[in-house]
Amino acid sequence: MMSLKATRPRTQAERRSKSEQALLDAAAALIAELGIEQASLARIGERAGTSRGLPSHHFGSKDELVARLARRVQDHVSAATVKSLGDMRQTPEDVSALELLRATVTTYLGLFENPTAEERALIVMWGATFPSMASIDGMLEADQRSYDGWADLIRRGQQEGSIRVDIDAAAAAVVLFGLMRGIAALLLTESEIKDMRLVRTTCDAWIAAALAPCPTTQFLPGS
Amino acid sequence: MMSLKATRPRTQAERRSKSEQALLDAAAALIAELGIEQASLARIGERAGTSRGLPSHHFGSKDELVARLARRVQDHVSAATVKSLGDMRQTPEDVSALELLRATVTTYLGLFENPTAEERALIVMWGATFPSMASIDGMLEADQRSYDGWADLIRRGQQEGSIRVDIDAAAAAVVLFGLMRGIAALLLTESEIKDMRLVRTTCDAWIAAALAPCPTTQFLPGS
Amino acid sequence: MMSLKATRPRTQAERRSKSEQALLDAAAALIAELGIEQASLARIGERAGTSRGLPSHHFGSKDELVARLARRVQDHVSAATVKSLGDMRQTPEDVSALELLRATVTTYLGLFENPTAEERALIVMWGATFPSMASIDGMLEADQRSYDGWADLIRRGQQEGSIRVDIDAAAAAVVLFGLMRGIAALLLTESEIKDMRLVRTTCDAWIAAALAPCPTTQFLPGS
Amino acid sequence: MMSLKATRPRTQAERRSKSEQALLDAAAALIAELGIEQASLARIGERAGTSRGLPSHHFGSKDELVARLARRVQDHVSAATVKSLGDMRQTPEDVSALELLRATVTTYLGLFENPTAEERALIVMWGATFPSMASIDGMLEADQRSYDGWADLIRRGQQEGSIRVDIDAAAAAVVLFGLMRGIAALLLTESEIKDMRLVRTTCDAWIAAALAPCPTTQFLPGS
DNA sequence: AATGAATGAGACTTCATTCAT
DNA sequence: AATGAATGAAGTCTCATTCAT
Repeated sequence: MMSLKATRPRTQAERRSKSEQALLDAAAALIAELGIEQASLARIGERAGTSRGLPSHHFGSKDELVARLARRVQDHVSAATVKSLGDMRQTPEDVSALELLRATVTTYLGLFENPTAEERALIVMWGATFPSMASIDGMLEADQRSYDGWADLIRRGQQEGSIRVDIDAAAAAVVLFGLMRGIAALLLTESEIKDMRLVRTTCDAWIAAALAPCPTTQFLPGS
Repeated sequence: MMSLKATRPRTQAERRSKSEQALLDAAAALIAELGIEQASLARIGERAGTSRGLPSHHFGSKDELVARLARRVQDHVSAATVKSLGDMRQTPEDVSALELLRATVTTYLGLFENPTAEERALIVMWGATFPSMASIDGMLEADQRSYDGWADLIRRGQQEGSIRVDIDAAAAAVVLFGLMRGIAALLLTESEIKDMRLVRTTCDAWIAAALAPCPTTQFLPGS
Repeated sequence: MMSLKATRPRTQAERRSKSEQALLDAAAALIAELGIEQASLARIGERAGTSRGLPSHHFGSKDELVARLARRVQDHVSAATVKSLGDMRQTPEDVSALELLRATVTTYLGLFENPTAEERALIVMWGATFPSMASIDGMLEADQRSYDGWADLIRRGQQEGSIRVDIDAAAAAVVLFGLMRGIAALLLTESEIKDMRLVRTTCDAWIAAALAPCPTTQFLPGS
Repeated sequence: MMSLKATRPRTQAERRSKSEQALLDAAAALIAELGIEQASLARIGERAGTSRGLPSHHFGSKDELVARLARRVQDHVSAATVKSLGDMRQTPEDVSALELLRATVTTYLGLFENPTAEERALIVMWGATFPSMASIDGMLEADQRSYDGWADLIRRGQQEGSIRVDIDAAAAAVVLFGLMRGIAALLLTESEIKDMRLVRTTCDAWIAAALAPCPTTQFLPGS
């Protein structure tokens, strides 16, 4: 009865949107598996259940498709993190900045214990930006926003007293971001080897020890 | 038989080795710039100052060339780290495991403030291993050895008392490795933005706080 | 039946005709710029301010669109020549055939000093007929009619005495037509270089010298 | 005995040169038949008896192949004209500029009575330059050199007295060039219709009448 | 050992056309 | 009548590899 309702999209806009979602899904899956360059447009079209020429036709170019995917993936991962955070705690407002930060990192790494294709694709696309002349539209900008968010959160923690004041917020944000991305990448690369849960809790303890304002360890800057 | 060895300065073996070094140098430079796929064999041969056909002829296939480069790059970076460590301290034996560990991380990150082509190439090749079906011969093995080395060092520190005992050495090794690689990658990606020296010292302090056996923060593993 | 004709200012036929004009205008402009093959139907539809699918829908095929444009362009250029002639002289009947011929050539070349898109398109389409297996419906037929017109005019001049009798009318028509088209093409190709007005008057003098019945040079057919 | 001598090219340079000639020959033939755009690289490779990928590989791009062909064709046509001139007359030095000019035009048009593929291709490539945004490397430059040559020759004739002095050499060169190219194009386009020999002699007479210094026809510049 | 010419598969892209709306 | 989404063929170009020199 109701089961036939969604069989066919009715309007042109629906058709277009449906194709686009299918193409981006297929692209995420193939990029996660094979990397950007091996994920050819023909393969993407095939896996999406459309023609081999549609990806080019729809997005205009592979670069544009990849950029669109990068944005969507960043958004989805952000949203997934926020959602998981929400599931875990009551409201994010009544916790300290440090707790929020730790919970976010833990949640983020949790995503990578059983990553979706999009989450894998995010890391793969990050890896594709390492060559000095490579660039993926939308990746760096989103990362930069992440930095800024982390740095702001750290400063808030320093003001409210939950984070020690003798660290530079910007530098700490870089360290934190590198830590998250680096561990996420390792989890993907050799997932069969590691006890991911233990890695996650270790990482959490690490951050707590490094950022908490306990007046203990004295710094010995290297060199 | 061996008596002829020194008569001619250039034996076939020497010429071969010389070509090989030039080819690997060129490959490292091009991979650092363009990534593995865009670094074509013809371009590598040209940049090496040899012929366009030599890379194929010498290594048999591109995969083999890349694998050889992966091994050489891992060796060189390890050696560079050890050498820098040696320049810094007297002997590595008389320091605590924690100090050695911290110094190694600091030294490693120091390499990436002004990275050579090989150091960039190492990170680029790491990024190329993120797709689930990708693999580069020699990369994972070397990384695994690094893990084991870090884990051993941490255990040694736990035995001698320089590292807290309530952490899992294997998990901590993963966290440490992810931190190093992740930050190194970030430094390459957006080098112009960051105060790298500050990132490095922040990272060092972070490790000290996390591993030192000071009787401080109680852990709250997330979730 | 016909009584409804004037009630609505826009009948279907009118709308159809209006679209058609817009499409042909856009096609002329794009063909003048890019050539026939690079002027894609989608671009034509867009530039016409309609949809990308309309050209196909309206004309059925690209060949048909081009053929329709060819005919329209030939007609428009002929009409423009006649109109300019009319502006210049009183009536075409009271002048000698030679004068009419010279005036026509001069007028024709005058069009190409500031050519419209259609005039450029005419030359471009002429150029597209040079490959031995190429053909554009409507081009050759129209050109043939031009020949015949020139030849008739020349014969008329020979009868009335304004054109020398020792030339073959058909051959002279070919020479005349080649001269006009060739010079028009050169004017388009490198318009910035030449003093077009001087070319035009030189050409006129040339024709006068060649066709006038002055009892002068003995011909030495080459070879 | 001698028949086996030329079976196989021996050196790499010979192989390369032989391939290049075959490719350019095939390109000329296909461009003459189908036009530049329809003469695909794959077809050119096939007709040349090589692989379909060789044209791209050898010349780097289609534009470069076309440019190389343009230069070769211009050179060959110039050489063929000079050679035919030499066959016809004793030496070009002892003739007047007007005679040389007339003989050259006649010779040039003679080529197009039974044109080779290259000669057809030259006209086809000329036609391909008509769109305002089109350009073929090497075409315009060569044409410009032709202009200059004609203009110089005309000036020489004016000095020596074989060409009337009341014409502008540069403008006359344009008219002459347009005449030659335009008639050549018409001969190709509708070869079956015309008596080419008659066209050629008519054209020659025309030039003689227009350029000879006989004090006859008075000019009536139009308008 | 080394060169570089040649191959052929595969990538991206463009486009006329078809089809559902 | 008109739109524009989708298809599939064809085009150019790149590249690892093979082969003759």
